[in-house]
Amino acid sequence: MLDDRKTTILKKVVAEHIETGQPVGSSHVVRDGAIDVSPATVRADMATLEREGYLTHPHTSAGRVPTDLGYRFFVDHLDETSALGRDGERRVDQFFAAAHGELERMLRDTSQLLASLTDYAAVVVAPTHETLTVCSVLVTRLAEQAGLLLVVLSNGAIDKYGIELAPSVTDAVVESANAALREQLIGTTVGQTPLRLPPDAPELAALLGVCGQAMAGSTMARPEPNDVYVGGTARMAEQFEAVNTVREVLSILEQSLVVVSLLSDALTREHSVAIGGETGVASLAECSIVVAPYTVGNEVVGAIGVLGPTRMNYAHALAAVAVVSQRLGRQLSAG
Amino acid sequence: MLDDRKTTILKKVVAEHIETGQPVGSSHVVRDGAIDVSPATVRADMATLEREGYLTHPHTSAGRVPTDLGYRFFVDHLDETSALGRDGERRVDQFFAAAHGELERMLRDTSQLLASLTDYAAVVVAPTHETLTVCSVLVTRLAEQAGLLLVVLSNGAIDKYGIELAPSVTDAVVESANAALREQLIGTTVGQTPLRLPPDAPELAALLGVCGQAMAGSTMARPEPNDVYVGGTARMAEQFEAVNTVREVLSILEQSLVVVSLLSDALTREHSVAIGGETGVASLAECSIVVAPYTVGNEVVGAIGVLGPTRMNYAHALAAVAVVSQRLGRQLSAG
DNA sequence: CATCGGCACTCGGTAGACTCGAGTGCCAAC
DNA sequence: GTTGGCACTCGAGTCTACCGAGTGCCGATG
Repeated sequence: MLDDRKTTILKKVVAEHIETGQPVGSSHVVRDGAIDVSPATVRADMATLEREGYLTHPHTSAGRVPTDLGYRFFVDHLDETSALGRDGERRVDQFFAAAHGELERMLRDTSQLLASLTDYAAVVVAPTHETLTVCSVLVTRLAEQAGLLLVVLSNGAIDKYGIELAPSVTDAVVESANAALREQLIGTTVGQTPLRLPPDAPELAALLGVCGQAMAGSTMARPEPNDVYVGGTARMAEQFEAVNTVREVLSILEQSLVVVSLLSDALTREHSVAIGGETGVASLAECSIVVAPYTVGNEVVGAIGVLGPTRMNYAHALAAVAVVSQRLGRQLSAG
Repeated sequence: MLDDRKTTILKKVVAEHIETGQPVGSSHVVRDGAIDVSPATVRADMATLEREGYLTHPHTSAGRVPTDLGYRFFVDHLDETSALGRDGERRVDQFFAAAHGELERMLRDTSQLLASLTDYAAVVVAPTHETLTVCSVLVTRLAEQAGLLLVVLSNGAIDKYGIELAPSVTDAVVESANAALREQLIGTTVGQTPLRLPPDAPELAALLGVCGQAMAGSTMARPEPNDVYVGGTARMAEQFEAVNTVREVLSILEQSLVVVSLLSDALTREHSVAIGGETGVASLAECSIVVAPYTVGNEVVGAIGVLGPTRMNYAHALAAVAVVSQRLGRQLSAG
């Protein structure tokens, strides 16, 4: 529906506005000679583009600024492929080469890496457990009536569940529960196997029941707030002139649940980019989100993303997110 | 050295500047009749206070603004005791009444509570382990040559250490290591007991050695970055007009190690308040930190704190930090 | 001798007037 | 369809003047 020249003009306006942050006028579009028409013609086209909803006017006699729809068009028609650059590639390589065992730490550092690659805030959602197998299980007594159930997964993650111990539960019962859990769960995929309860030992059966409930209940409540790692929030401070915007964005980033749902919403879109209003959160009207899932063995287990202003460098962010998510997946598969 | 009236004037200047953020003039000080002298006299006194280093001048013909020393005097001579208020007390009560088992979650929520009580950023440093006993130990294999060592502590916290498994380590060896660790460590205070290595089983001894090293090494490296919980960072956005200040402060808050050392530095001071330059971090020249330790059984195990602008409400922050730290300690003792 | 009223002076902030420049939209001409 | 020309708009910057909240100093006073 947009002819060739209008497309070029629109792209140019968006690109330049991303670069400068200023409204773009007709003469700027024409300046570098890529389009061989006069400013007047460009003006006419820009008026059309505005009527179609791709551009706006802050006020008469200012240049044009892209709308969410304009950015959307721009992103859907990006031609530059991978723009991460020599230096960025190397940093990602080094990072994952040096990455050591501990999962939480690695995910946290990954969010920092992504933030420093893109200069925006970065989010890493920890891998879900569906495809992981149980390496080890442990029930232990903390206090008179309080216990802790630990499930160690094959990627080194640990699920922990606080449980209540009935007064009748002796240490011997805890010990047999451990044996039973080990026998029944180790090697299985998490959350798949319902626990068999021994008919002849009521205390043991009760304890196992509590454990089973704890695990099931918590799987419902996923994702846990501590499964999200946000890095580079400080960078948001410079991206917006209005203090209030900064405050609102930061406060969104503090709410893990919102962040997770943002990412998973965005994952369902083509191109994995949510622009301004597309995020579905009013406070993020001036922000865009770029996400990518990461996989272990062809299975999507988590997502990483970048949160920046709508006028962000999409090509670069997409490249960074793509590279990091791919490497992260590989790393997790290898571990 | 400061006579009575100068003291009153200084306090009044600081209090008013905290409230309004504006430089305070001589007539403001006199306005409410608490000091029965003329503005001219106040001016003379303020000039003295300036010579002594308690106040400054943004420029001639502006009112006075407190220096770090002025704030210091103000804080050291606070007369209002506890200013948390009915409502705040109730919220703290409710919070700790509703607090449930899981440690990490509770600490994270505590930082949010403190932030919302004070309207500044809040920091909670997780309890150290010195006084805790080991409830359970577990070594498990994750992959061919990777394992995980878990130590469950009496407060529900979990220490985890990634370890390397030599190719010679069979599952049977892992099993005996588990038995040995359980036997030797359960019930002991963490980090106190050196592991006895069996002379007759070289593989087992080697594995136990690796475990011992992991635990010792990590105790050195304490505090771990994930032992710090920062809440309410969004609130910092409004506290400073200069974007750059906001950026710098946020970036400090992202560096867990710096945050921890800030808190422990501040803990050594009287009154547990570090003002501006006293923090020792250049980027925090316009910030103050209010901290309080929390204890379990008369032993200091951690600290909580609040980070705000130098012109923060010290009375309120001190009260909030005191109340929350006390309740947190009690909660941890009870669990 | 501390306190006070008076006075000259300083300086930031606000408001108004003016200009400049980068834009636009429209129109008539090619 | 494209273009150059033209009138118009509006934000941003500059300059000016002025106001008001301050200060510092000085001489007077109890």
